Amino acid sequence: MSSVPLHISISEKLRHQIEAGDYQPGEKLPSEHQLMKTFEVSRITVRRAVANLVSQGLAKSQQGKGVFVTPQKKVAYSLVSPLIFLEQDLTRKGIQFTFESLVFRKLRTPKEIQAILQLPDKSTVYFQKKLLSMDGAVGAIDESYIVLELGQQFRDQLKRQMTFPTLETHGIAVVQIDAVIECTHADYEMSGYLEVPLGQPLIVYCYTAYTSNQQPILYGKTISRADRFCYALSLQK
Amino acid sequence: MSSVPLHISISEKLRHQIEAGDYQPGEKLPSEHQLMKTFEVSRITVRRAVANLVSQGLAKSQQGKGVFVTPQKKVAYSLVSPLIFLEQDLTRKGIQFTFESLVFRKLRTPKEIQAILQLPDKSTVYFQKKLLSMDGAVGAIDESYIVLELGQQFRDQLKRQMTFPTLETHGIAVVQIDAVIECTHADYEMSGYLEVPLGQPLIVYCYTAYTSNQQPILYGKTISRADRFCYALSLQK
DNA sequence: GTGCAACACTTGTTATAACAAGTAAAAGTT
DNA sequence: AACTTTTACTTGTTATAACAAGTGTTGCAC
Repeated sequence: MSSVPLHISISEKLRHQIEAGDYQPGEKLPSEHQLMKTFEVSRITVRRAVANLVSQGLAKSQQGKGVFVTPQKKVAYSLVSPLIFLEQDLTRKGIQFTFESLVFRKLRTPKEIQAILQLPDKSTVYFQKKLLSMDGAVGAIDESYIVLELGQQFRDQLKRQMTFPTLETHGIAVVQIDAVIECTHADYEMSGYLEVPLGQPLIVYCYTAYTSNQQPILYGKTISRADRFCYALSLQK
Repeated sequence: MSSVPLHISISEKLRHQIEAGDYQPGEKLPSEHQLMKTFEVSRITVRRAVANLVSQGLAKSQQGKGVFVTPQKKVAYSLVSPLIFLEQDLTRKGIQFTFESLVFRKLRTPKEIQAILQLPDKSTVYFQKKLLSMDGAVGAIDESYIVLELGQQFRDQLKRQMTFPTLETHGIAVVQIDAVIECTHADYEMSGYLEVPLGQPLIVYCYTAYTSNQQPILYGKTISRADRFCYALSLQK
């Protein structure tokens, strides 16, 4: 008499089979109907078990097709001094990087951004939102605020290039980046953009970039699919 | 005629109410029965909506009591050069840090650890597993492998202290740490240890520590609740 | 008053059922 | 052969139902 719920014992069984390689990455799991027969439980229990796998990132379901084992390969984004930028880092790793500019517009500086970029109350900034893809697959969203002057000046280029390379090619030196790495859940909007189920973990790289005289010029967040991304760093005494 | 499922529209409504402060952190949400009446849907739909909130880390349910809004406050662990260690960093922030030693034993070096610690095939290492708590609440699990010599030498102290401070007080200088920060899902075991629902995001700090002559002496993972932890760093040109 | 039993209320698990909607292959039509 | 329709199979949504299990309160017995 185990007190473990049926849906857990079933999803654990399936998890072990997946980890043992009985079901290869990309392979289709048995259909709900088949699982119902195999484990002699109702559909609701089977669905709960599959939902457990999905919430653990082990499988992904597609309506009309089936449930498929998710391939697990992560790209590490290197955070090193001296700074290398996302695009270059990925290119060096042989990963094709593309992006689509979703939003690029001027707006009144939001309260929390005012403090970070040290801007006055009635100032304006440029806001940009980009959808980043690696090897053709959607991987991350980048949302950033750049000070008015720079946004204005490099407007056209910022829509076609990533922010850091644009600044660099124009001699705007970024000498320091303060960053926080944290983890959130995909809300309904993000799950749409990044093609993941609701609640799936996302890894957030939250950065503030400074020029030579400790002047903040850029604040942003790169929100990546945690199943495709991680951050590598090296610290010295 | 919206094509958005009922459970999504309900959980989104509740989410907005939570974010607007209609339900304060720690406060109890209406019971399933009340929500059924309010939204005029069946229990299964209400439960699905609540499950959406839980999977987004916005609420936590307790059998027999109700569903409660999760308080959102994160502790940032600073990764800076020169190195500061977890314990000191938290103490400085006024957070009480305690841990419980779950495992401390010698074992044959696993294949993947051999490569990292540059140890031969038939070597042994010390393995330790600790449950870390911050202000009395469970927050993280630390699993690490330390080279035989050091594990043996500081055996008693390692059970009572964290690893890095122990090494430091004995003059073992850690001059470099290579780290990867990634995000995973809580499996059934981890969800038990860390008191989170299955599939909840966990943030993993995976480190290799080196002494002066590029000699690796320690490899480990700190697996933290992503709702309570994040990592802060600063990069310079 | 103290302690225990009963009850009401909460979420958790599981079953059965019906229909919606997406996918793909088979069958029929041009 | 090429196109369209049908059909079968898949997962997605939602309802109703019953019981299990945890929590807290109320009320009764002592």
